[in-house]
Amino acid sequence: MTPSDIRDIRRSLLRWYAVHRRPFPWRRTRDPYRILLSETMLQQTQASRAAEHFRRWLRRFPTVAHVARAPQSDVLRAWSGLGYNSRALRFHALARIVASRRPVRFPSTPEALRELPGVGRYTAHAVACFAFGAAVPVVDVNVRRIVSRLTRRPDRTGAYVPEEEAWRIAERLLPPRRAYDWNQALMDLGATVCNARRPRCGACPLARRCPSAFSPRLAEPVKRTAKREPMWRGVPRRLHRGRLLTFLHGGPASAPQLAAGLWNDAAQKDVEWVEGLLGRMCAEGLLRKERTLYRVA
DNA sequence: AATCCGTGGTA
DNA sequence: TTACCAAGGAT
Repeated sequence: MTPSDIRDIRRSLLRWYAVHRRPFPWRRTRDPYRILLSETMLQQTQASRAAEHFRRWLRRFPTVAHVARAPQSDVLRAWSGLGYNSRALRFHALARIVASRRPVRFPSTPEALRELPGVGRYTAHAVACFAFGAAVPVVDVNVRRIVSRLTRRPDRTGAYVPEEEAWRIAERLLPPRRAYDWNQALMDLGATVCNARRPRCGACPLARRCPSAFSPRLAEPVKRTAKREPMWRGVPRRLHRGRLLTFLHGGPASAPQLAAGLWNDAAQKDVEWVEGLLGRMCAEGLLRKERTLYRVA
């Protein structure tokens, strides 16, 4: 891509964004707590669903101090419905770290943010940009897909460019003075136009500069995993874990009680399997065991 | 480096 | 119905 290509791409996408941007609540604040909360909720979660929880969460925990002084079980309960519960654990730990600083202040650089639990490369850059105005690129799956299609020949394989290369390309494309809007625009484009399954190249402001536009090659999803996830009685293990946590939000219970809640005809084999699950959830810090009773940690 | 972690929507 | 997908991070 020539400098002229890059200028045109920047202009085209920012113009598109001004018209098509989605009105999310986290786009109306620069408060680091709220930005970090939204980015945590958005990890592997569709924005529309995260938005529903975002408002409710802020009524329950208006500031980082509210999260920090709440018991972990309350934080987990407030998280229910979002999935990937370890995110709630890490966010709680993060809140306690930040709230114990004097003065209470969030780190503002990607390097410092990465030190926090649950904050990886993506989230660190996102918070640095969206809360603190840093001119840094952000690479999530949307951005990676877009830069892959934008820089790859259409006749090549449908695989995305490697992670590291995606960051380099994103860095090159980033307009330093419009970093916030640019990064938000890329993710909006990836979610609503340049999506994984059925890209709408006809509606894309970058189609003119995109070697993959209207190509059936990159229009297909990339790597698919051959491996099936572990099941028990026809249901994925994670779903059982989710149900167990939901049960336990109602109060402590024993393994046989919980197994009976999962299956009316629970056998000894099932109870043993549930024990194994509960043990692992204890090890992860989700649950605590007292004698025979399990409870939300 | 491959695998694990929830849930709801969609084709 | 099945399989895939969605603003990742930790191990």
